[in-house]
Amino acid sequence: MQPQKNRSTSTDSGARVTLREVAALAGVSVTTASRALNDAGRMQPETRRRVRQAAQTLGYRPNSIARGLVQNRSFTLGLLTNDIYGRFTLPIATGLSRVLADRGVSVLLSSCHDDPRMTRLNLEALEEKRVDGLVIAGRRIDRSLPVELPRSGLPILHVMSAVPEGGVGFLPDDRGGARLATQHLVNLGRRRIAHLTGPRGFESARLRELGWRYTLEDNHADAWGPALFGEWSEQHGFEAALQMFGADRGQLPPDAVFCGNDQIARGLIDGLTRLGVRIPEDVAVVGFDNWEIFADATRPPLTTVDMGLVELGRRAGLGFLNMIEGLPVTEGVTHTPTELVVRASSADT
Amino acid sequence: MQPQKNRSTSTDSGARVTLREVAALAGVSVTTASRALNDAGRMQPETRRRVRQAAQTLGYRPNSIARGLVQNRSFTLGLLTNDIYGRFTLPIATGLSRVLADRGVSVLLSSCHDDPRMTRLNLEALEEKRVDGLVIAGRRIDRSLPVELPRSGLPILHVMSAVPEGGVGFLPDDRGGARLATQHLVNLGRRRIAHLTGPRGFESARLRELGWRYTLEDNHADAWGPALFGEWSEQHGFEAALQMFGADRGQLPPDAVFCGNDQIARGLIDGLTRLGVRIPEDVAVVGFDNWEIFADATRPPLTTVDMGLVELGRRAGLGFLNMIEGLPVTEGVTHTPTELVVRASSADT
DNA sequence: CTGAAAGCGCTTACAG
DNA sequence: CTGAAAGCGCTTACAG
Repeated sequence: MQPQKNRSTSTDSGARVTLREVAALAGVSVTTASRALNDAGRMQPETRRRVRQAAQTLGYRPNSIARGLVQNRSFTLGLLTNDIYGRFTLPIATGLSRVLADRGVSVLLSSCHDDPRMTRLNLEALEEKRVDGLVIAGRRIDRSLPVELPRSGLPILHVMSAVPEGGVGFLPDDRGGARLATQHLVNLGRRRIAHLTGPRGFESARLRELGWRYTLEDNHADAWGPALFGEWSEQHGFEAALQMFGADRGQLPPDAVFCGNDQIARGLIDGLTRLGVRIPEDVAVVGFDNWEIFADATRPPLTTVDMGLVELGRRAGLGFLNMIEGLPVTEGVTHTPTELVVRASSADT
Repeated sequence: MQPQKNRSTSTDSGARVTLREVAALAGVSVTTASRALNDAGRMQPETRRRVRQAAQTLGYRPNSIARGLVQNRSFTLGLLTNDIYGRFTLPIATGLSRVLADRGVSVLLSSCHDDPRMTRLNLEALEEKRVDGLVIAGRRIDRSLPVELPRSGLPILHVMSAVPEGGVGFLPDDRGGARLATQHLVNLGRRRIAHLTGPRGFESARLRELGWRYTLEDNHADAWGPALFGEWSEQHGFEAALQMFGADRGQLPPDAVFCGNDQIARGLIDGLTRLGVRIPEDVAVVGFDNWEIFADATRPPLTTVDMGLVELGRRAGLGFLNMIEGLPVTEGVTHTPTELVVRASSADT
């Protein structure tokens, strides 16, 4: 008779069913219905069962807005980012969601493009939505977003960006990642390990350089020259290939290069290939980022350090949950682990 | 005396100020205060001014949760996506935000990774949050996400994914983009224009091929052979270079190649360069996507079609606003315009 | 033009 | 163990 009514059981057209209707069907008060569904208080198991059953039958879905009003929460986390391409932010958001979803918390995405006006607008919107907390996500660990932080008391986490004095933040362990990469090359028996990376002005470049240098020291190995800082670009890698292998430099060329990111590694590999240098036989190459679009496209595929951004997001999510529950949370910066992904560019030869 | 009180004027610590306090300070009722701030009803300008002033003074920020409860809205749009890297989704989200921000609507990001269980969980969370609408964003235009759509009445928009019967969706104009690219090459005087693209199973590959073919027909020009379908990979482009230029094929090689995406174009250019073919002198190359990480890295930089995803997001956002206001909205698929970005790989020679 | 009152859908002391 | 009542912070008919 009403064809639009007998749709799927889980989706009913028209007005939403309320707790009051569930209570009516179960023959209890709204109070009891609420408690039954929230596992709160003592209660006859049978009553609880009946309420659950009623909710199920009606396809009840609690209105988190109403709940939010009384609990003064929105079950929502604001993610403010200036990462336009989402290269860093999306994996982090994935990690966040993964721990927050079970707790009913969703992520409000706010992308501010480094525009102060837009940032302020976005922040106001997040405030009006009464987000339960804020994650500020950047693209580099030594810069902060142009944000005037909102009222105190709101949990705020910084990821992939500078962490202000007294704040709490999560950053990938750049130095540790560089150590993994370098140690891997040492273990392969390489003895002339060069480092080719981004601008010295980037803290992550400096940290990776430190990891490389210290690991060599730990192994009583010499570095192949000083690190070559430059652009985070293929071009930089490409030109470095010529520089390292092209002319006669009166010194043996490196037998391994640890690159500060995958783009540089890609350029290097292209340059080496053009020079007829074999990878990994003559030179092993390791990158940083595990950006698959690059790591899989190089010939041979690229060994590289994965920053573990999903895991970083998970940690941040757990930190957030602790903060909103008033549990202690590690102040300052927490460095989350990186992982070496071994591919053919550093195969054992 | 209370150093923590005299912080910035826009941020006050502690409990939020409510409309009631604003009303009190302005010496009006809550009703009037509400109307004053919402520009609703007739009102003595002076009263309105006073209320505004009071709100300003107190740093009042309306609680959108309370408002949502009475208006049965959340001022929130759910963005459900299976695009893990966010390559398509992030620009779309940017476009969405750009039109929605002014209307106080924020975007709830829900990334479901093609996992039906996760998708259902995410969808439930969005339902409980009472999103005002849903944007379902995919990675390819001929597939739909594994979603069981929620209750009718909720505005739903499909972008970058299959649009179900009777639904409303926004897709980039693949065919139009291919036409732009091909016409550009024709206008440059190229007469042997090849097409190198992704798998035939992808509708976007088929549409781009059509755009190429029809444009040649319109110009009474012959195609250089049939389109070469293959992977969406650099590898495919690289190998095609050898195929087209390597062996003696008893036919002139193409003087232009329109590639189905930037990765293929990148591979092709690498292959051609290795063969000593000059770009653009011997062959002009055009890509598709305007993925800058590729388009700027090729030597020379790549002319390519930009899908206009930010604009697509804007259109979808406007469609959503119309839907929630009960205004008419174009049913079926709307194709949004693409744009040719000319760089050196197709420079006039 | 302005205000008192009801109500949105929940949760949560407070009684019984 | 269960329920009646108050209240979260707004908006919105309805009166004046």
